[in-house]
Amino acid sequence: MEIESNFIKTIMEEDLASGKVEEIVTRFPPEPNAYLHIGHARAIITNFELAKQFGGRTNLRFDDTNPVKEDSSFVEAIKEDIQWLGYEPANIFFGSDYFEITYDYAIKLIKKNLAYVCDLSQEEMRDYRGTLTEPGKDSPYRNRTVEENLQLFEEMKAGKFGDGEKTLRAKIDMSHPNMNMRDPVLYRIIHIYHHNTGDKWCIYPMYDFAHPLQDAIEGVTHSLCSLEYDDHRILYDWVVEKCETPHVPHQYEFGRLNITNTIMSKRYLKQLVDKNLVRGYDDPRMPTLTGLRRRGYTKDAIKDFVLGTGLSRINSTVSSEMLENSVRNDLNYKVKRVNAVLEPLKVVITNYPEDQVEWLDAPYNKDNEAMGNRKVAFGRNLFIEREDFVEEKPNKKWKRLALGIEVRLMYAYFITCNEVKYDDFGNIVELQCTYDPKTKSGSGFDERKPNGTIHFVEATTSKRATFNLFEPLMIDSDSKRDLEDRLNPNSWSELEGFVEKAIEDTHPLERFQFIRKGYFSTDYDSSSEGLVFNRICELKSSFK
RNA sequence: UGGGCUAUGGCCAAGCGGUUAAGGCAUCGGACUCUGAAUCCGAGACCGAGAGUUCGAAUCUCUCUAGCCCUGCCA
Repeated sequence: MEIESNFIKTIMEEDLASGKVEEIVTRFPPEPNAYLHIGHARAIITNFELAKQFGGRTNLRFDDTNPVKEDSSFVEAIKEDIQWLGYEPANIFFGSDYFEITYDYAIKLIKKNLAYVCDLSQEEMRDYRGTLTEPGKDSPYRNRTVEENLQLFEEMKAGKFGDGEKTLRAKIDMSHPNMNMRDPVLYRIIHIYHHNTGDKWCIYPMYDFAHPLQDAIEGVTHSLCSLEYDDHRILYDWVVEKCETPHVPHQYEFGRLNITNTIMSKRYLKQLVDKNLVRGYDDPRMPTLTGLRRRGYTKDAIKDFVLGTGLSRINSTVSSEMLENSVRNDLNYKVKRVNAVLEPLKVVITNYPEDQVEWLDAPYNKDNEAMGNRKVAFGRNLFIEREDFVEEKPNKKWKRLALGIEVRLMYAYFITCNEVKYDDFGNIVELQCTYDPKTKSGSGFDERKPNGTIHFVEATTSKRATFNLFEPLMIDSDSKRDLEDRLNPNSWSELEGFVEKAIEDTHPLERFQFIRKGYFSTDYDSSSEGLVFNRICELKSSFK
C-alpha cells in the first residue's frame, strides 16, 4: 500500500528535486488529552507513509504546552495506537522538552523589540483586538523598553505574578486583516503542576509560538496539519523567521476526514464515555482506534481505507461503506469461513438415525486452500437461521427453505422441509425435515438443483455463543441537537446462538467470516465458557 | 469590498494547456456460484456559473455564486 498522488506528495517531490530539502522529516503532534480516532489515522498514516516513501523520518511529539488540559495518562494509549497501526516514530518527544529553548527564543524576540509584556486583562485584550471588520488598537503596554520587558518577563517566569496577570505578546500589527497577527500572545502564566516538568515553570508558550519552534528544532521539513491552521501559517512563518531558527520548516494544511454517521469530536466522545452511553473508549461502537480494534477492524483495513480516500484541501465526509469495504477486502481471503447460527431455529432430520453424528469435510476458505479443512458435524438435530425459513416460498427469488422446498445445507446434504411445529402462540418452534443421502457434499450429485444453499450447525456438537451486533451510535448526523437525542437506541444488540465446534478454541481478536452473516472478531471478554463475537460488518448483499 | 480556503459523476479523488476526463466506494444491468458473498463482464461526468485568453482549457485570467475557517491568555 502506497500513497498514490496528492498535493502534499507533489510538494515533497518538488522540494526534494529542487534541493530545497535534503530529506523529508514529518511529525505527528497529538495533544495528550484524548484517545486517537479514525480521523487521526489520516494524519498518522499521511505523515508516516509520506516520510517512509521518501526515505525520511517521522517523529511523534506530544504537544503538551497547556498543563491545564493535558494528562499523561493518554500518552501510553496514543503510543499504543500508533504502534498498532504499524508505525515506529524515529523519536518520541514532548513539547515540554523544549520549554528552555522556547524561553530563550522569547528572550531573543524581546531583545529584537518584537515581543513585549502586556498587562491587559483577558477582557481588555479582547476589546483592543478589534473585530473581523475593524482594526484593533495598540496595547498601552506595547512600548515598554526592551530592558523593562526583559525584567518583567523574567519576573513572570519567577512566579511573581498570578495567573492571567501578564502575558508576553508578539509585536506585529494590531490592524492586520488576519486576527492571528494582532499581537498574539506568546506566553501566559499558569500556576499548575505539569505532568512532565512539574512545578518548574509557571509560564507556558502558546501553540502558535511553540509549534513552529518545535518543528524547527527537530528539523521537520513538512509540518502537516488540518485546514483550520491555514490562517495561522502566516504567524508560523513569522515566528520561524524572527527567531532565526537553524532549520526552516513549512506548514501545509489538509482537510479532515469524516465518516458518515460517525461523530469524531473529542468532546462528544468524552461525553459518551462520561455519561456511560458507551462502555468506554474501547467500546466496539466507538470510532476511536482502540474501539475499532476491539470491534475487529484490522490495521491494514484502516490503512487501505485512509489511502483510498485520498487527501485534499477539503474536509471530506466519506461513506462508512468504504471503511467496511476495506475490512471485507482485507479479511476475505485471510480468515476462516465457518458456520454460526445467530438466531437458531430447531430442525429435526426425521430420516436420520438418533444418536448419530457424522463429520463432513469442509474447507476453511474455499478461495484460499492454504487455510486447510475442518470437519463439519451433521446429525438428526440441527439449527438453522430463523430468517432462512418461511412457510410459503414468497417468490421465485427466495433461495432459502420453505415448506415443501429443498435446499442445500452447505458442505452437508440437501434437506426438504415437510412439517412445521408451532407453540401455543403460533410461533414456529421446529421444522421436520428429511435429508437425501445421495446429495452429500462433494459427491458430485447434480440430478437436481436445490433452492439455494443455507448454513447450519449441528445441535449436540456446536458451541453456544453470544453475538454482538452493531449499528451506528448516532443517527441524525447533521443535527445540532443534544447528544442524547441523537443516539441510536439499536446501536448494540446481543444474540444468543451457536458456532460450529471447529472454532471453540478461538482467542480474542481472531477474525472469522460467519458464512452469510458477516465478518466477526472474538471479543476480549470471550472465553471457553462463554464465546463472544463482535460483528465487524455484514457481508455485502444484493438481496432485495 | 475584513482576511483565508475550497468547488471534477451520489461520496471520496487523480488530472497542472492537446487524455476516449484515472481509480475506489455506492448504484444499476448481466455471467457464474455448495455463502443472495467472492469472482467476472458492462453501464454513468464535458469538470460550480458566466465571460475572456488560446489553433486548443477541467487545467490560464476576470466576474459571480455556494460552502468552510478566523474576533481563546485552546490546540
